[in-house]
Amino acid sequence: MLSKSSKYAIKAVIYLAVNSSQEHKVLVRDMYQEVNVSETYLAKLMQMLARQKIISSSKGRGGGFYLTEDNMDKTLLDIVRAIDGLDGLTSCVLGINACDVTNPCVLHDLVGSSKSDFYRVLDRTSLNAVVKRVQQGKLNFPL
Amino acid sequence: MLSKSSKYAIKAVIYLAVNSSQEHKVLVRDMYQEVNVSETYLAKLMQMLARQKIISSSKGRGGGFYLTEDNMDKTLLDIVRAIDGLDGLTSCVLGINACDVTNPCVLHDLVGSSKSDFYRVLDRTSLNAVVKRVQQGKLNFPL
DNA sequence: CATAAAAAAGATAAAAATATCTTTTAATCT
DNA sequence: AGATTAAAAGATATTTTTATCTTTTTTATG
Repeated sequence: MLSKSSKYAIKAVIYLAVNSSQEHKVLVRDMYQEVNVSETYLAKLMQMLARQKIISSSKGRGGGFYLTEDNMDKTLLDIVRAIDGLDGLTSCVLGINACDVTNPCVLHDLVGSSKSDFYRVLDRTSLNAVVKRVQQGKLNFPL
Repeated sequence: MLSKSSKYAIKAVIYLAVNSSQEHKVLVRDMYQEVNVSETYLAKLMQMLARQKIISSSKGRGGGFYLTEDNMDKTLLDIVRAIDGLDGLTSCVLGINACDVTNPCVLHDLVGSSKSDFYRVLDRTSLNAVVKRVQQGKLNFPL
């Protein structure tokens, strides 16, 4: 469904969404255990996200990762796209190159809608929305 | 979404569903191009499926792969399960071990339903159903 | 029975994804 | 300025997935 890397990234960004701010930056060192991944690998993922402006970072003493208000509008799909690219999201379920809306493959309408439902949920779910759910007690940590 | 192997397997089995019978067995040699995969790799996948009784095979001269009536009741999910195992299907979208119905994770109800929709479609779609669609002209080859 | 045909199985190779280690760059503080 | 802190980047290693090649076993047929 999602690559491990995407899963790590989503979890880490949710962690940031809940625990960070401009004034309170978070170090990879302080969150890799929460995400259940090695420090260095998570650092790589965070760097990718920062480069693509999904999250924010600052170097040096007092630096770390954090989310701006703009970042909080990003969606779970933005994260997945930044980590895995959009190939898996847009391509045919069966991996048929020639398959698209005008020339649908064998299973297109069978499987297509539920597939895109999944991505629609990711696309509609902003970090703000996730945080709101956390505050409502709907989501329990740990990740 | 699905591994390449699962995709190859699904395509090949659909090919069998349409083109084979007890009396008319099909060689890997005669279908690997349709599926767009190498002969030897497809052979491996077919062997896995045969071992798990998703499809039928017979060795020796006049042998090949084919589907019995029983096989035709198998679903697309049976194929995926035989090739990839059921880990990806049953586990939490975010890969959280502790996540299940009683202790749902952050995104469980958010993403869970559309995820399982996808698998529900695979689970509900038997090979018989696929063939019916082919006969109705709803599905066009090639795969 | 010998031969040919075909799946099954085993061993190996290549590619992609995941993970770690080391060095560099940038920022802050004294 | 110098020291320290932390992200960024680069290089390398491991694991998993995908793919190929070779040998073995089974079956049918002449």
